[in-house]
Amino acid sequence: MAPNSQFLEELHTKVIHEFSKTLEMFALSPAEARLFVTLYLHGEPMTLDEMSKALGKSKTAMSNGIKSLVELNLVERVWKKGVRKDLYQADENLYRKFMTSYIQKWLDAAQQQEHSLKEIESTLEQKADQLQEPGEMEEIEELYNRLRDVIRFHRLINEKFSDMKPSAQEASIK
Amino acid sequence: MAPNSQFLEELHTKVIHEFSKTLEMFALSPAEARLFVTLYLHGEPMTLDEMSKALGKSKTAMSNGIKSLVELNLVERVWKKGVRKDLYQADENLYRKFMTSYIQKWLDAAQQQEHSLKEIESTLEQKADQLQEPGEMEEIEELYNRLRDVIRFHRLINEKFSDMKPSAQEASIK
DNA sequence: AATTTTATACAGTTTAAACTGTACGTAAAT
DNA sequence: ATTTACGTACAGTTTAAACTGTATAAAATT
Repeated sequence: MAPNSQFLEELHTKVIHEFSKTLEMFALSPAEARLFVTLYLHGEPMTLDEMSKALGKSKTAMSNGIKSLVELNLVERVWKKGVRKDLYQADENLYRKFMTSYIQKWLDAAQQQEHSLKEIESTLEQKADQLQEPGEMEEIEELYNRLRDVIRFHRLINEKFSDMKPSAQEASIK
Repeated sequence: MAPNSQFLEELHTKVIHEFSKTLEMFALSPAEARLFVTLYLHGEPMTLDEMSKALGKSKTAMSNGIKSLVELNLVERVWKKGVRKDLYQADENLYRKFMTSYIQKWLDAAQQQEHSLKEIESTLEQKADQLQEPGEMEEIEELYNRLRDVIRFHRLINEKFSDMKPSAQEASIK
């Protein structure tokens, strides 16, 4: 090993450590984050065995991790002439990839939950239309009001994250 | 129990279930999220024992959960004349509270990590200035370029989330 | 066709988080 | 001053996630 390799490797490890923290905030698990950063820093496509060696984890763990990252569309499987093993490469465009998929995740979730809550709301409305015990009505009213605020909360989240889409921004700039 | 209480309680549970999913996306644990929603739906301040009963979890679990929520500034301890037990109340202003603290969390983290990465960068620059083995230089260059991209990524995140601050928005509207 | 190499499914293990019940210190009530 | 009630620290338990090693199926090489 070259005299400065150890020094360089330490820096490498530090970068992986720090950058991973940020990627974990995009809802990646620590293991997924480290795997992505390893791949990203390496630049060239890597095989499962190389990743396994680089991170000191089992090949199975790499296989699982890569599967997740590919599903998240953050890593791509590439083909190289004469290479038998599967090769994977991290997407170069960090910002666009992470922001886009993250915002989409928020929008999907918020819309789904807003829908579920609206269903509950209409159930509640039906119930309120029927004749109710005197005491019951207040409770229904109470929950109904809260529900409306919660639904409003989801709508606001939706608007906010819609505005954040990089596509929307760049479309207006270009 | 009144004839329709069961029905109402079921709806209650459903709302807790759905709304909690959204709050989990704000980096609350499932338990913290359910606790907050319970408190929020109840409206009135609650004691640890009431929460414990409402969620069917131990009082200790409530104590821990509340501690987190208070630290996150999502729940407030209130005082009521003649009541001996501690009372806690969920903040009414869902959107502002959650968005503000969430964005702040992002900004703090991104800035912290950007700082760490810049330190690594300058270490690397110093190293590059020293005479290097012929092969080493490329590797250093390689890592250096990646590092710059990663730092740029953090800067972009920072800008994006700064723009999202509700305070910035509303200040310009009002 | 037989052999070797590869990725992954699966079962078992390790590790970390959430939760419980008891015990204790503090504060209110008697 | 004594008793009762309250919140939480702590230790132990349960539960879920991450990880490993082996086994298997598929694909490439010979």
